[in-house]
Amino acid sequence: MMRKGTGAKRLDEPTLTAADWAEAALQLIAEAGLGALTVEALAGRLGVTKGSFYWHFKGRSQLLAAALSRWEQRATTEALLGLSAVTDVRQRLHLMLDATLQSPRSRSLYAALAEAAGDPMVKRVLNRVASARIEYLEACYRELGLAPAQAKAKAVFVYAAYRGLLQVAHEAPAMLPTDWSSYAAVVLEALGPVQRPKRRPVRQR
Amino acid sequence: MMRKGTGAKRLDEPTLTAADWAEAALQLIAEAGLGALTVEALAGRLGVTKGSFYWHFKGRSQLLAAALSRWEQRATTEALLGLSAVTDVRQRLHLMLDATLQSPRSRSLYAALAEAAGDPMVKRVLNRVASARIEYLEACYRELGLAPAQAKAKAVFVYAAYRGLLQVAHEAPAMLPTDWSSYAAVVLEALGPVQRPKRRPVRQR
DNA sequence: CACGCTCCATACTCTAGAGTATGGACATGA
DNA sequence: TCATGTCCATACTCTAGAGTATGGAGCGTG
Repeated sequence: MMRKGTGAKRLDEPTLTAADWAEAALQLIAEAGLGALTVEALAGRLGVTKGSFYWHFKGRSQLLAAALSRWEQRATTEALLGLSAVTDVRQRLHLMLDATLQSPRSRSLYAALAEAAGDPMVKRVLNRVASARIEYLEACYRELGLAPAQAKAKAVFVYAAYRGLLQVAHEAPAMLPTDWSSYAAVVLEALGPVQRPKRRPVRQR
Repeated sequence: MMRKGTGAKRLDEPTLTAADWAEAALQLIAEAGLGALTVEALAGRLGVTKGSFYWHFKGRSQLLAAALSRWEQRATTEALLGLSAVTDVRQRLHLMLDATLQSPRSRSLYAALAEAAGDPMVKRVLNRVASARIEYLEACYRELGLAPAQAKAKAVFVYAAYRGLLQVAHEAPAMLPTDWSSYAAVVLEALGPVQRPKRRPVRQR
């Protein structure tokens, strides 16, 4: 039995791994959509052929599953982890909306996957990601002292606004306002005067 | 040269027309996505075969163009036409959001097309539809007395909220609030206290 | 050195679906 | 009636892309 470890086959080529394929798949999806995710196209991009692919994966769907799993991880736990560092809840929300227009890479990946929601596997992942984010927002608003129903409604509304802006940026980028300060003002006004976080979050239920 | 008119071929069969194919295409897209729009599948649904199709259309893309053209018409001019009857602008906005959750058919068509935005032709249509709607909203807010930048920003925001809710309803329907009255309250609060419409809209055309 | 394992190339097969070629049924007008 | 145009069926071709079969180059270990 051999150890793979850092074993290099051809001197310096690090030898492709399943993770490499999955990562390349995500990149290809972000650039050209799920429809462009072809085994041969991906192989060509990695400088190899199909033969290599079918050694690492059982088939195309398995690759897609691996790639989606990676993305889901980043889109939920990791993303929310970064936000947890921010103590002020309202600033947290502000950062989320900021993220809409930042990081074009992750944004385009989300958009590309939304385009591919016809695929059942993709749809399930999108469902989980959206659910996780809405629940997170809901928890934030609960922490701000909103009643359950209000927290839920506001969470959905805010996420919808976020998600919709992402969609508009993709469907009609030319319509995006040039004056972002006005937009920020509108958003802040819409988020409205929310009670400052209670010093002592109470379960008001 | 013959008149087609109401000519029936086999007694009662009304003879398919290009419009029939386009309409059936929209229906198929709404039900199963653009990926399911296959010439043979569509032919089977209409009870005929490919031979018929290629008599009416030059090819698949031409069919898609016809179908999209129909949808675009309904999604813009016709939809906005119905709203123009409502004089109160705020109520108009309310109706738009209401429409989000009504008419599951048109909603699923929008969603299905959004899924297919990878197709350049679909993308152009979505762009025009989104643009038209945002511009309409912008005009509404101008009419309410908002400054251009504010009107634009608010229009984008409202449309994003609308579009995002549509998306959430598709990606994670289970997350939609059960208590819609709370949601309506949140939305109305977010739309905020807007100046009442001027008695005399400056340029009412 | 020979052997085995890993990773990949080459060269197939197989299927779905677009598009084509052609003929046939039927209706209408002359 | 027969000629013409409409609408459709049948039977193809052609291509992209998934999946398979098999061999081979390189590196490790005995």
